Amino acid sequence: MARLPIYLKLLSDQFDVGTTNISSEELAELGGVNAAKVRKDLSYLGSYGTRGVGYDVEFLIFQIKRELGLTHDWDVVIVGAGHLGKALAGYGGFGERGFPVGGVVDIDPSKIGGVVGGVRVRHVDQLTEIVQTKEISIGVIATPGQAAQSAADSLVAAGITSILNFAPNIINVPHGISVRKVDLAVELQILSYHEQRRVNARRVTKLQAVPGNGRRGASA
Amino acid sequence: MARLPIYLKLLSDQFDVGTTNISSEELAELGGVNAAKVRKDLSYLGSYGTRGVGYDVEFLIFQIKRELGLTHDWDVVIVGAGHLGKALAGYGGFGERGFPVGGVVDIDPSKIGGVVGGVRVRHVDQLTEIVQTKEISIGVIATPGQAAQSAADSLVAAGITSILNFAPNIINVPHGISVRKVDLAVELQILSYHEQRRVNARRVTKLQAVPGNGRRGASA
DNA sequence: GTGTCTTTGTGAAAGTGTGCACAAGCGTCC
DNA sequence: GGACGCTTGTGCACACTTTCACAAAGACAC
Repeated sequence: MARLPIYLKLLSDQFDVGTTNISSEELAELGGVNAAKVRKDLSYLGSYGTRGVGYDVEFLIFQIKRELGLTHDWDVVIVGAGHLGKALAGYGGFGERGFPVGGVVDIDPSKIGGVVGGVRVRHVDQLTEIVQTKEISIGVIATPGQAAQSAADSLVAAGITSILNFAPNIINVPHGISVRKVDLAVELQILSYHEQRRVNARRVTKLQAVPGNGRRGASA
Repeated sequence: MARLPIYLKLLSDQFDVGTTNISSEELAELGGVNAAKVRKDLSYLGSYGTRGVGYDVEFLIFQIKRELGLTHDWDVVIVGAGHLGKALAGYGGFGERGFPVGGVVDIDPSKIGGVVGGVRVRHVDQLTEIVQTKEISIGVIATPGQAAQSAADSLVAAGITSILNFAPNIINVPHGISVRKVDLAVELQILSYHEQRRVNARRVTKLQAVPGNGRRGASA
């Protein structure tokens, strides 16, 4: 379930604040969702709530972590040591949340040997060795679009089973490999769409304000 | 519709390759989705296809761009000049896709004045001035979690109407403001969940292979 | 213990999105 | 100009998700 990480974040925050017990109603409020949905999602983990009381925050955090496989760290390997790769490796947010950068590789010899995010950049040929030595199962693609597919192929060949793809291309992988895609431009374009609707709405309002100005009653 | 940017990307790629005409079937194949869904999505823009022939690639690109508001650039302003803010500003992928970085602000005086991504970092107090001078409507939050809400408040006060939030916190904004959230850790946690299921599946298989080993028939 | 109050867990209803299947329409060939 | 083949646009059914509503169940007071 894709909402478990969100509940985990909310619960962790509450735990840090000292909350020991929380109801589905409160949790729903924090997450901006429906309380029934929260209960359905959590009941999927098992019956860990107490009727009349709510959920034990610490216990629930543990259960969600167990379900998400966050009881131990997962090393990740980043393919591509360009701007984006460096940014991701140096960002620090990965390691803090249980996903330390176990390696960075690139295909460009001029990038090999440099250090990003505390890790030395190695050649993509050494990917299999890195992956097997550190038992890595998650790979991150931070290459330009045209190199994304070959990066994916290398990762799969090295034995990776989950890929986080930042390149603006769709990659083909064998059945059984999990892929998630994050395209920053797509996110901005969706916002742009909302902005454009706002502009259009204003223009329509203006036109309607002038009596007898062409067609009327354009629906939203 | 959140799939329009994806179609746009696919169509642009096809246009670059010299394709002038494309059927919903081909487009669906490229995007890995159902052809009927493609047609339904595109029919939302209007009837721009020709029966028996398909869609004119160039014209369809224009129509999608118009719908998404991509006929002109949208400047964005980034709040937070830390690792992530620098990475985003220096990434370059924004400008290429029609979202140039129009400003970067931070609250930390030691960061003011530095140049990231070709733009000088200014104080968050100047946010309103930057936003109004450059007519910016999209803001990007690249601050640590605890500063996200105050960054959002500043952006709203400055007149921003769309926010892309990279901080791992949920922000509250007035009605009418569009917000999209990208949490890199959440993406990794979802992959981790799949990995964990893989591990569990292997364990179950192993247990089942040993005759008479405890409970049998654990369902997936 | 008994009763009351609170909150969970879940069956059923409502809503949303997806995919099939086919009529309508366009181009092409003869 | 008529028949044929191909592809769109869309009604309809199905599946999945979300929300409502309420019985079941624990906690607490007396």
